[in-house]
Amino acid sequence: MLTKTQFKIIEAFKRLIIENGYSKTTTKRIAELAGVNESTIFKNFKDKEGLMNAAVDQFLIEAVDITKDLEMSGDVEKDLINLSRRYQEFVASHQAIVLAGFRETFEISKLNEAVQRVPIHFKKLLIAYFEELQSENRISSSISIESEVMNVIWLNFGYFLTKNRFQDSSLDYNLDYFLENNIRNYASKLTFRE
Amino acid sequence: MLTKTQFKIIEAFKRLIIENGYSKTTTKRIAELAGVNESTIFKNFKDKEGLMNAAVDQFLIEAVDITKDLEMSGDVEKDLINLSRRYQEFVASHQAIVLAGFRETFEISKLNEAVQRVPIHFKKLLIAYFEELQSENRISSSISIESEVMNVIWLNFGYFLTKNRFQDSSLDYNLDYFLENNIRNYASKLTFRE
Amino acid sequence: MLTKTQFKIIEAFKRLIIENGYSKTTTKRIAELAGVNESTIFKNFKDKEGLMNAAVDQFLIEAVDITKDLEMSGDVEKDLINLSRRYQEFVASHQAIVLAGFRETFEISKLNEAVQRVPIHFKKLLIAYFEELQSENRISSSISIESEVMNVIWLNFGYFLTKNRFQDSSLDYNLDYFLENNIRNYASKLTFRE
Amino acid sequence: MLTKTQFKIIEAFKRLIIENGYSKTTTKRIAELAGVNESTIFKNFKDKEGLMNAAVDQFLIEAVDITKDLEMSGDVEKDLINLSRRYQEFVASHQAIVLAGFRETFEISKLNEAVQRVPIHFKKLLIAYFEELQSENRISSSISIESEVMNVIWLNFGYFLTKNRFQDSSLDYNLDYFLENNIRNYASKLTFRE
DNA sequence: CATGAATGAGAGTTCATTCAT
DNA sequence: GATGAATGAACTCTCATTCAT
Repeated sequence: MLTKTQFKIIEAFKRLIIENGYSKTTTKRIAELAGVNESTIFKNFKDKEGLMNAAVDQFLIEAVDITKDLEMSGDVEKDLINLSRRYQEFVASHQAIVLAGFRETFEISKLNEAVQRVPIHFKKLLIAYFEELQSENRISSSISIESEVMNVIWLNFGYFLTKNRFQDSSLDYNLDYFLENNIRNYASKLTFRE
Repeated sequence: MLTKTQFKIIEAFKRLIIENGYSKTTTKRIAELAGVNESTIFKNFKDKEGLMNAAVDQFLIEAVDITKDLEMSGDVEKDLINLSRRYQEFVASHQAIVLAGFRETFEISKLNEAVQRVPIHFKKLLIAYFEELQSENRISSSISIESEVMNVIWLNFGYFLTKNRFQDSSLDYNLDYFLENNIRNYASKLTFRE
Repeated sequence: MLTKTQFKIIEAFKRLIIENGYSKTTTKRIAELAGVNESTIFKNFKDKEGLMNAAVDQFLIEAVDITKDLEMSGDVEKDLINLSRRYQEFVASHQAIVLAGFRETFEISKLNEAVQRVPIHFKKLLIAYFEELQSENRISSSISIESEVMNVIWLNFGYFLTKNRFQDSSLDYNLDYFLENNIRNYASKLTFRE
Repeated sequence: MLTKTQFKIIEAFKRLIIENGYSKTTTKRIAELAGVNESTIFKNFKDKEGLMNAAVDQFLIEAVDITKDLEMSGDVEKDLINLSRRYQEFVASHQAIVLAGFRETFEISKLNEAVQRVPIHFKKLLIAYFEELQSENRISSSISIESEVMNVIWLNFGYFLTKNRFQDSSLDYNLDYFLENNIRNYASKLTFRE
C-alpha cells in the first residue's frame, strides 16, 4: 500500500513528532531525515495534514489487532497484567501518534478520533471481561465494573504519560515493575475476599 | 508584582495556549486578546519564552499553597477524596501551564520542572500519610506504599488528561462522579480487611 | 552650553558609535550607558539625528582650534612631523565623529560636511606653508605644491584608517614610529637636494 | 558556480551596500532590486550574513588575480604607477566589499579578513620589488623599504577613500591625475639622486 | 525636566506550499 | 515520480519615537 518513499517519509515524520511535536516538525526536516526532496512529501501526501492522516491510517490498521490472540485465563491478576502489557506495548510502539494525539490541539480531527479508539476499545474489552467474571462469581457482584474498568485504564494511561513526559527519577518506573507491582497490586484487591 | 498590563497579557497568553498550544499561540494574537500593542509584550517579558516563564512563575507561587489547610482525618476514603479534589482543582485552575507542560517538548526547562513539582509534592504527601496510617495500624502493614501512592497519582492524572483531551462521552466523567466512585472505590479497598 | 545630562548622553553616544557604528547604536543602549531614561534623549536632542548633530557641533567647535599655537619653524621635517602629530591627535581624540563620517552614508549632511573640514583646513595650511618655503627658496621651486600637500594628507589619512580598521600586525604601526619614519622620510626628500 | 538568481541577488546587494551600508540594506530591498522573492535570498544564502560571505568569496576569488600579468620594468615611476593603477582599479571594481570592510564593525570576520588581504598582498609585492631594486643598486641602499612601501600603500589608500567619501571639489582628483602627479612625484624622489 | 509605559513600522527569518521540468 | 527553484504569508523581535504623568 505504501511505497518505499512514502514509508521513509512517514517514519521520519513519526520520529520527528516524538522529538519535537507536530507544529515544530517542519517539512524540511522530514525531507532531510527521510532523504527525499521536500516537494516529494507534498506529491505523496498533499500537505502536512495529509501526512499526519497517513500516519494515523497506519496506526488505525495496526490498532485493529491490538488485542489479537490475547487470551483471558480468568486469573484476574494475570489477565490484567497481560492486558496492561498489551496496552503499554501498543502505545510504546505508536508513541508518535499517541503522544501527538495528546499534544496537539483539536485541529486534526482524524488524529483525535484515532487516539481515542484505543482506550475505548480497552474499555469495552474490560467491561466484557469483568462482566463475565462477575457472572461466573469469580469477583464480587458488588463491584462497580465501570469504576474498576476506568481505574485500570487511567492507571495505564497515567503510567504511560508519566514515563514519556517526566524525567524526574522519583516518578520513573520501568514497565515490568509497573505491571508486577502496581497492576498486580490493584488486581489482587479485586479478588481479595474470595 | 504584576502590572495590570502584564496581568492582561499573561491571561490572554494562558487562554490561547489552552486553545492552540504554545507554538501556535502568536504574539500578535496575544496582543490582540490582551488589548495591547504587540511590542508591549516584548517590553514586558523580553521574549515569548520570557512570557512563558512569567506564567510558570505565577503557577509556582500558587503551587506552594497547593495543600495548604488540608487536614487529614485518618479516614482513608475521605482523605483521598479530599486530596484528589485538591489536585483536580489545582490542575483545572492551571490548565494552561499543566497542559503546556505535557504538550510542549523539553525546550522550556522551567516549564518542565514546574509541572513535575505537583506530582512530586503529592507523592511525598501521600507517602507520609500512608506511613502514618500504617504506623497507627489503620491500614495493613503488608501494603506496598509506593505502589498505592503511585496508583493514586496515576488515577488522578489519567482522569485529568482524559477529561481535557478526550471528547468521547464514554470516557467523560465529571469530577464529583470521579471522586465519589473511582477514588472512593479505590480507597475503600485499602481498608477492606480491617 | 551642554547640560550634564546632555554631556553624558553625547559621551555615551560617541563611545558606542566607535564600537558599533551609528546604525547599530540604539537609543536604548545610549540611554543605558549614559544612565538616563531613553526618552530623555529625545527630550534633549529631538531625535537620533539631532544627537548626531549635537556631537558634530561639539566636534566643530573643537576643530576651530585644531592648529592653534602651532608654530612653523621652517625646518620641513620638524614642521611636517608636528603638523602630522596635530592631525593624528585631533582625529584620535575625535574618533567617533571622524570614523562615523567615513562609515555612514550621506544621509547626515552635517556630519559629512564637518568631517571634510579637517582635511580642507590642513590642505590650506599646508599650501600656505609650502608656498612660503618656496618663496624663501627653502624647497625647490619645481616642486608641485598641490601634489605634495595631498600626499601629506593622504599619508596621514591612510595611516589613521589603517590603524583604526585593521588588526593585522603587519599593517600596524604606532604613532611615533609613523611620524619618525614615514613622515620624516617623506619630508626629507623635499629638501633633499638643498 | 553562482546561479543566475544568486548572481542577481549579489549584484543588487553590492549596489545597495555601496549606497546605504550593510545595516541599512534590507533584505526586502535587495529582493526588490534583484527581482526575486525575499525568501529566495534566504533559500540561497541562509541569512544576510551568508549573503555577505558569498559576496566576500567572490571578492576573494578575484583578488587572487589582482596583480596577474603585472610586469615590473625596473623603471620605478612606471612601475609604481602601474601598480597603483592596478590597486585603484581593483578597489574601484570592488567598492562594495572594500567600503563595507571599512564601514562595518568587526562582526563579520570573513569580511574583515578579506579586506585586509589586499593591502597585505600589495605590501609583500612592493617589499620584494624594492628589495630587488636595491640589490640591483637602482635605488639607494639607505632607503627604508618598510617606510616607502607603507607610504605607497597609504597614499593609494588615502586617495581611494577621499574619492569615495568626500564630495568637496578641493579634495577630488581623478585617477589619472592622481597617478601622473602624486604617484609619479612620489616615485621620482626614490631615484632622485641617481 | 525626566521618567515609565506604550506604540507602529519594519527588520530578518521560517514555513508550508507550488510550479516548471 | 521526484526534483530544484521560487514563493507569500506569517512569525518573533527590535527600533526610534510619543505621550501621559
